[in-house]
Amino acid sequence: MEYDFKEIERKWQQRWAEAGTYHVEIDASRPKYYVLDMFPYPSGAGLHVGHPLGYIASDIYSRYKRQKGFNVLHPMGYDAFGLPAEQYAIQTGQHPAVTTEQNIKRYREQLDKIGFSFDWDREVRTCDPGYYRWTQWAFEQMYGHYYDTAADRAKPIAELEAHFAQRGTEGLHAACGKELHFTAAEWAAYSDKERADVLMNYRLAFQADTMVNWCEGLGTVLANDEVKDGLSVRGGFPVEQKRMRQWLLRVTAYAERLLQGLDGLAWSESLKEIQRNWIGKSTGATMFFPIKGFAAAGEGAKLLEIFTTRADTVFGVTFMVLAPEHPLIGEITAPAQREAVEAYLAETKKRSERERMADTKRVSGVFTGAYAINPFNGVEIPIWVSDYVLAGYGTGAIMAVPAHDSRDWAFARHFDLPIVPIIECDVSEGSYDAKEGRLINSDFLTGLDVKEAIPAMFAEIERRGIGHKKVNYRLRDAIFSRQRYWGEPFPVSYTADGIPVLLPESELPLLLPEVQDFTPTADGRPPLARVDGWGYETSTMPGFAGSSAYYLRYMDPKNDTALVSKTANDYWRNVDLYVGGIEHATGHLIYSRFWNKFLYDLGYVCEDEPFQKLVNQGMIQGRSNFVYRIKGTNRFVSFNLKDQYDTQEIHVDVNIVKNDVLDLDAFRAWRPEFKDAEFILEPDGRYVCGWAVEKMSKSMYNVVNPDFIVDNYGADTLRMYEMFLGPIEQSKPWDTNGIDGVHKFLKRLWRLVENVGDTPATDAELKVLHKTIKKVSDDIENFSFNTAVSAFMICLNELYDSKTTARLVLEPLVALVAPFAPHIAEELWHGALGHPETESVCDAPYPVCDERYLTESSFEYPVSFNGKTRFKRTFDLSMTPSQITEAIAADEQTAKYTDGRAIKKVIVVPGKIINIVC
RNA sequence: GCUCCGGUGGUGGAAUGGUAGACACGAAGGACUUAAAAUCCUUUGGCCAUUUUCGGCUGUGCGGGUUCAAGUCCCGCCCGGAGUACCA
Repeated sequence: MEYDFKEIERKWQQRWAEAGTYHVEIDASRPKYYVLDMFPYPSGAGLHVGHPLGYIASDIYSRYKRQKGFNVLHPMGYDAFGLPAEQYAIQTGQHPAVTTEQNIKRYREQLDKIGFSFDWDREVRTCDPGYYRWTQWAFEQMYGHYYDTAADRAKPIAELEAHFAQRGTEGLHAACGKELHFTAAEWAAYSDKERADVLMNYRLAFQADTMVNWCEGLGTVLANDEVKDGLSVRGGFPVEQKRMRQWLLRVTAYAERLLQGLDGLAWSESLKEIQRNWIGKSTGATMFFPIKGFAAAGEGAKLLEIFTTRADTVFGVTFMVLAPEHPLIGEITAPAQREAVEAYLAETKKRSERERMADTKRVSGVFTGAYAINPFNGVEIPIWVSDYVLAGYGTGAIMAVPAHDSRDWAFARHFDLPIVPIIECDVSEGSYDAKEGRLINSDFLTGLDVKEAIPAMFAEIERRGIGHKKVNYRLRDAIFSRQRYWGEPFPVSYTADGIPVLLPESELPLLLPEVQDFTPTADGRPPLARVDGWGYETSTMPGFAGSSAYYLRYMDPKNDTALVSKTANDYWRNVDLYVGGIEHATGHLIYSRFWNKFLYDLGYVCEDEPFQKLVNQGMIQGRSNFVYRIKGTNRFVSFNLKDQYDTQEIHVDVNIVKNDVLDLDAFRAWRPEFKDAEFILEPDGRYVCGWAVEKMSKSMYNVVNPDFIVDNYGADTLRMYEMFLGPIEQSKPWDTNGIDGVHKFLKRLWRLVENVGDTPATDAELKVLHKTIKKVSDDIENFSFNTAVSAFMICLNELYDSKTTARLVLEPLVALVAPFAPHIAEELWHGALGHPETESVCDAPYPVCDERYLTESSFEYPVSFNGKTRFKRTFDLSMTPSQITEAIAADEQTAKYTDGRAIKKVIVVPGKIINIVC
């Protein structure tokens, strides 16, 4: 019987669905394992062949773990709120809910064809009210909590109020927007509005006036990770800075824990590094510089506060720089400089964020006419204003040390300011930024190494009371409002004077109302403002809201009294393996960790980190094919002959090209203008196409649909081929050439197992089998699926040669291959191998490697002289190195190859190699 | 600019410091077939031998180094990709 993949795959996909083969429940008798894929945003374009790559890898791992005896949770769902559906709605008038539903249906059909072991009973959709109820709930919890920096966890806002009532801000340890100081008496005297404003400064979900990334093209605010190069990630529209009142999440309160938590995670170093950089911890000191002409202490005192990580360089400070937005500028600017400063401020205001980013090398600035006084030596230091200092980081002011900071150096050079080195070095061509060397001209620090000087200086600053040690993070609070329709509504209304009022938890979810028009209102308010009688917040939550806790919901997806029950959470705990793209490094993967830690603080989840191990699958690029048209004609010349003509390169649909050879008839039928195409062929009569690696996109005609592969080769071939393509983490072009090799493997496997009998297995066959078990198991554990597939091929080549029919060999082989090619394995398991229908191969015990077959009794050693292989000899493995040495010395070949030179040394690595040094 | 990751045949890619190029594609030749498909066999890094294919040289971006032995480790370059962007 032939390998009829179509029939086999149809049959088993249907039976798995009917039998609920992949349904999982809590089972205390077995250890759990949670394998999660990043759920997709269901776009209108459907899946291309690159999308399932990670899903296939995780599915193989899930099936492997299941066969190993784990109770595996492997769910799937949809990240269904988002901008594209809404943009589409604006263009076509189709409601996002309708297109989203259609897209999900299409996704599901495509996914189902690939034979995944998802438990679809646990499907979640972020746009489902039963789901977003818990997104809104979490928001309300964040609103109701603040972060206690002493206890290092979130606490109810009521505790904060109690503290204020008792002691004001005295002895307070709380993460906040700005430092506030008031007494208990003052608190008692505050109005409701004033108290609400004070509390807002501490809530973990809070409102604030903040500079936001405003995207006019999308009509909404975007988070930092949704903006790249000054353009929106979705749509590529320009983004500008604008001051707006927004909801935010106080992610910064968790900065240190987000950073520390990385250490214990089995994530790739590069991913951790991206998160570390994004959090951007820097340890330094804030220091106060007196300003000439202003009091340094007492009533009306003016001090310039700066942040620096290089306090040791304070004797090299030759000027100070303020950000153009710095509040002190107006007060300290000397009358003579006022005009110039104002002109500069006006000019920088005009320059957009994009322009500032575009020419970071341009040096600009203006002198204020004011001077700061170096608290260590009393030297007067001119204060400048420049846009290379950012208002949003540190204190918006720096002490400039041009000798040891490249930006300060460039500034000093441009404005001809002095450059004073305090470490022995040459600063004529550039600054010396390295944190090493011995200090000079630095008073009490002179002679110290930089590494000693930094802590010494911190101590001195604190001793003199002119500043203190301080840790700064680059991480910003996450802006949580979007001026859009297709997202979770905020369950918040406002009193007449603007105090937020939460919808009681019992009344959640607050349903997203229907609208007809998805565009902003004429006065620029979000679409929800169009809804009559909508008494709630009109912005909606961002995309990351719904994806921040979905992994918890899968544990208990139908629970309508809690996000996840304690029982379910105690059993499933957190995600053991998370597979997805690295593009979420600074978005979803930060927000989820924050969200989880918050819920952990409140006792709703039992693990501090959501994703224990994380694998980033690479992106699959397109491999485009080209034909070469002779300019101005309808004649096409083959690749190797194209240089003889004046040609034009045209993308051709990769689906009508096989192994770079064009299907001429298919080409003529492809598009009407090629109906009468003529071809200049290679001498062997073929038309060869050129190729290039590009992004997979419709316009390049290089999109390969997984359905097409499944129809022509089967899901098992697709699964194995995607794995065979290369290391999972690596980005690589899709190339359908080569798929025949994997398909051939499955056909041979079919033919071999079909003839299974109860014949005995030879030692050689068992050896091959057990080596393969070992190799494949190790490879799966290491996520090296490409080499695992190779191991299968090597194994089959050998078994095929020996025409094995032994059940003892073939049955374990089928169980071993089942995670990769579940359909064929299932069919063989029941058909040729005769297992009853009730025993799915999914639960076949994973084959155990018998170590006895792995050991060798003898080994063919290559014998080398001075590193070059000269001959091979077989030695007994039980021989000791010295016995081997003796044997070699006695060998007549040895004499021949040494040319009479004496043997100095014989190096024997058991099982590997022998090298003779002459 | 900084950080990280890479650079191996015509192609995708294998190689705990130990016979580089596994496995697969493609290509060439052959068997079977009326023919095609399918299947199977042989060859396939380069150069040079070939008076018996079971031999020689060379070879993992470039230049050095460590080692009996380097694709692998160290130093310095070159090239490509990703992240980040005035973060003090």
